[in-house]
Amino acid sequence: MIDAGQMRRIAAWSRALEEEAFERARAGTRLRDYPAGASVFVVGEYFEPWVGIVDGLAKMRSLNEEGKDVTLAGLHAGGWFGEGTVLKDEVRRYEIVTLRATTLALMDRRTFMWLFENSGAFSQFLVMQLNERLGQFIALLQNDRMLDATGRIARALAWMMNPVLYPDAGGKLDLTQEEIGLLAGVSRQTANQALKCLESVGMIRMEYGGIAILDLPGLLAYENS
DNA sequence: ACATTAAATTCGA
DNA sequence: TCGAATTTAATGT
Repeated sequence: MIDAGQMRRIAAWSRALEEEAFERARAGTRLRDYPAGASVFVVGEYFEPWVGIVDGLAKMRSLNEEGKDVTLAGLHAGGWFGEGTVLKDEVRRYEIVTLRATTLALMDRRTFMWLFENSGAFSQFLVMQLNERLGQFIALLQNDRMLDATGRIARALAWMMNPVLYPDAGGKLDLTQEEIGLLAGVSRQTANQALKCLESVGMIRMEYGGIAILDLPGLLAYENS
């Protein structure tokens, strides 16, 4: 069972909830561990709960018309996702794969729906979050065809720093270059070169086991060099 | 793929 | 518990 302090730590949105809503949210959420490379759910599967990342790293991906992999978003600690599918009580249209050992928080659909219907603070949060992700997906559709490796990495990093989706992220992302490669669909070597390129224009700083983000708007707007 | 460097862990006092 | 020695992980080319 998750205690109140832990709940507030893993779910930034829970801090704004009314007393009863917070209690329900806490009681209806449980933790589950996944090893690296695990599939949390696949396309077409009915996976009931709403999910948050407590710790670790995962990616959301789907297949395009030709059956090729498209990474829709990188997901790290503090992020919650899948609300669209849970709201509509549908089957998943994308899949989630862990990139390293990861702990997820799973909230029952019953609890989620209760919060949606009874908590003003929660519905307000949902609107913000849905809108923010919609904006990301539109950006993805608009430029996916022409971004090179550096551009895709810039975008992956910028998205994982989104202040609405990840309110607790500082100015740093704890990702190895290998993990960044997995997120952007490039080799570690290519990721290394791309990061150097972004560092040379002052948008990031490379650190051991992580990346400091120096210019978020710049990363978002990054086009091919 | 290999060499280098940073960090984590173990070990001996 | 401290610091040196060893092992493991990440990075650079």
